[in-house]
Order: sequence, then C-alpha cells, then structure tokens
Amino acid sequence: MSNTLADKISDSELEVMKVLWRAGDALPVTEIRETLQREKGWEATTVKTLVSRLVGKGALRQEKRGVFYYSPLISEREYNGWATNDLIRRLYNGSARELVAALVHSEGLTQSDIEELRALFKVEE
Amino acid sequence: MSNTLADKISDSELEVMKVLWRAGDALPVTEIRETLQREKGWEATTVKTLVSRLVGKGALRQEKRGVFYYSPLISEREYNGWATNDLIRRLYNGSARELVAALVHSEGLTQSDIEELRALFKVEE
DNA sequence: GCGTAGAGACTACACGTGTAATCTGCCCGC
DNA sequence: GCGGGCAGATTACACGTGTAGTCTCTACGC
Repeated sequence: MSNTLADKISDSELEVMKVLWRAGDALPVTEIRETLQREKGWEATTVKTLVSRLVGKGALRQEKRGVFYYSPLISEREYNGWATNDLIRRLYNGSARELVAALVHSEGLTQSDIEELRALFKVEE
Repeated sequence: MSNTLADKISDSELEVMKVLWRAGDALPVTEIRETLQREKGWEATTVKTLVSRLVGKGALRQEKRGVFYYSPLISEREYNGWATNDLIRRLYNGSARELVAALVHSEGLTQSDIEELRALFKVEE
C-alpha cells in the first residue's frame, strides 16, 4: 500500500498542493503562505511546516533562487487518479464501473450531468 | 466537515464495518474477530478496540444477548455515498461529472465497463 | 554599525489511528 | 470449590497530522 512517490498526502497538505497546481509555476513559500492565509486563515509557520513535510514526502521540489521556490513533483491529475483508484479499491471492489453505477443511482449526478456524460460516452466509444 | 453520524470511520475500522455489512446481521465480537484474524491477521484485542471505537463513533450499535452483538448503524451504501461525495468535493470541485470524466479519460474503465455504463445511462434517462 | 524583520530550522503538543497487552470478573469443567 | 479460559474494560505506545511557537542568522534601512 502506498506508492513511494505521492506518499500519502494529508488533507492540509493537499491544500498546499492545490495552490501550486493552480499557480502552474514554482512559488516561493511567501506566496503560498499569502494565499493560504487568505483562504484558510493559516499562520505562516503552519504553511511552512506543511511545505516541509511535502518536500520530505517527495511531493514538492525545492529549488534555491535566492529564496526557495517550490514546485509539485506530482500533477493534480496524477494525484486525483491515485486517490480515486484508492477509493475504488477500498469501497467498490476495485471496480470503477461500480462507482459510476452508484453515482448514477444516488442523485450524485444532476440530469444535466447525465446529459453531458452520455455525450462523453459517445465520444469515447 | 464530518457529519455527526458516520463520524469519520478510519481505514481499519472500515474493515470491521465491511464484515458486518457482509454478514447482513448482528454478530458477536467473536465472529468479527475470527473473520478479521483470518483475513487480516489481527489480534483479538485489536478487533475489540476497533469495535469499541466504532460504537463510540455511533457507527455500530451494541446489543446484549448474553454476549454483545454488534450491528451497523449506517449502511454500506450510505457510507460509500458519503465517502465518495467527500472525494468529489475535495478533488473534483464538487462535481461528480468531473470525476466520471476523469475516469473515462484515464484508463480507469475498461472497454466493457464503458459498454455497461452506456447501457446504464440509457436506462437512467 | 546596529537593530529589526523576515526566511528557514527546530521544537511543541494534543488528538486520531494502528496495533496491541494487561487486568478483572465470571462461568464451566473437573 | 478451584483453576483456567474467555468477554469486556482499561491501558499502552509510536507515528501521523493539524496547528502552531521559538530560535537563529542574514540582509536591508537608517
């Protein structure tokens, strides 16, 4: 369980990753801090701790340009895929189909979602 | 975050829930223990701890029939729905459609899964 | 040149979780 | 009736996580 990279990113850490993913570019901790201070009310040191832990886990790369700049080593798509598969494995017997079926049957999808998805399935044929 | 019931079931605890869900009936801790000892190699006290924590969290009901019998207070469907929505909220901007789209684009689904789902969507129309 | 602020490192601390061991009291078999 | 085993309760303990505070050093403004 747990692949060497993406070594289990925690909920708070995920917020840091999201900032970097959105930025699409390396950021100094200051900027990450500003964003998360605004959005989450987190203290500067809290953000720094999370960033350090992520570096330790191999999820962020740290690069010295005067001050440290951080960039993701795993993409959002990669992470989401991993987390989604994990859920599918744990709750849906490893069957993505079961997951989607459950969604369809459980009001998770609006009628217009269903429309869009039907189109998607046509295309993907 | 976290609804009063289903108050954040942990991974190990989930295994206990699964045993009860599969059983479809109240079980004494002895039987839960036997199953998990076989399947996971867990010690009797480990299982008892998990069961107690689940009772504390309001996920299991404890009922004295000579010895204690345990039954789930939340159904598998309920829990899966909750956990799935949580994932959707955290990773897919709250959009179930985005999740499904990601699955379709990422090899998560086999061709035959897609066939089945297309049928499903037709029915659900 | 000296103080101050900010960057980065180190430390803190409570709570949840995984994984159990030990203690206690009761019932069953001898 | 006595000892052993089992159910249930209590305790344990390390590690991850959320959330920060403090310490140190350096560079910049005065």
